[in-house]
Amino acid sequence: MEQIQGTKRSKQRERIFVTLRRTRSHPNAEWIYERVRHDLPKISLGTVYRNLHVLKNQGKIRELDFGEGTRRYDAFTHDHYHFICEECGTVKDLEVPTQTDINERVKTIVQGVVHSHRLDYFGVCSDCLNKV
Amino acid sequence: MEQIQGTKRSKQRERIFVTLRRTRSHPNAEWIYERVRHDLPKISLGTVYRNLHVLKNQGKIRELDFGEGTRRYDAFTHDHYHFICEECGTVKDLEVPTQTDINERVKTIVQGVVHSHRLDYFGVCSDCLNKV
DNA sequence: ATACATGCAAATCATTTGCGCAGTC
DNA sequence: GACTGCGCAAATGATTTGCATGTAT
Repeated sequence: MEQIQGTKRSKQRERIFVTLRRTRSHPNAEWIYERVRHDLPKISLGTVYRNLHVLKNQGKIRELDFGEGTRRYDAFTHDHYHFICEECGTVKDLEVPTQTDINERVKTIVQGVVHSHRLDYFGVCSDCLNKV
Repeated sequence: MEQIQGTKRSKQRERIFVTLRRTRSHPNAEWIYERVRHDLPKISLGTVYRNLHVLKNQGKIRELDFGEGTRRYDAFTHDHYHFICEECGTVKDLEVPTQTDINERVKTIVQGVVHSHRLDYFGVCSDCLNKV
């Protein structure tokens, strides 16, 4: 049961990961911090950030940045796209089949290797539409 | 010759816009600041940031965020996608025909309005491939 | 004249980091 | 025991903002 790259287990990291798994809200570090604090009152925000990096490097979570000034995190299980509401900032997962062939399409233009792509949709969600 | 929304002309803003127009490098505020400083030595970084916001709100430039911790700017003339090299961070414009119909595809899922989408490709550029 | 823009410096805010101690293997 | 992770607090770095003054209309 060797572990990846000298990484040791820790309660903090596990709670952070589980917390992220259990939400669909793509939260930021602060939100996760407040959440995990219920179980581990002494945890620090720095630890949250450090572990988010570790989890990201392990490929267990994804870091999202929509240019709001704060980064969001996502415990994804499979590739998917996002829809961002321009009114309320909510991020929704889109269960659209992702097209891997879309990478091939630009390979010739780029003249390099294309690993992945990211597709974000912007608009106004149904909740915000109904508010008006 | 009324101007949009009580915005007055300024040398600083014009230089910033022209500078951005003349590069394909998707620079950040700091880079623009250093560049514009050649012509306007007394300009301040704060002014650069303020004007980038103005230009963005006027729809003349676009703000990009690839989660590097700094925002990049792009004086786009038409919609296009981006390729980001994971090695050197270079951003390249992709002259691929953008698919507007791609918005329609998710409209039913989102149950809201879809204004636009953004498609970023990640990989390794030809320069970095050759370096190895 | 009046509103908008600037330069400067200080403030803010998210994120990172150094350090001495604690937990895991 | 050696190494990794933690909490705390201080540091960093990008971006924002208050203010007195300058500029465009």
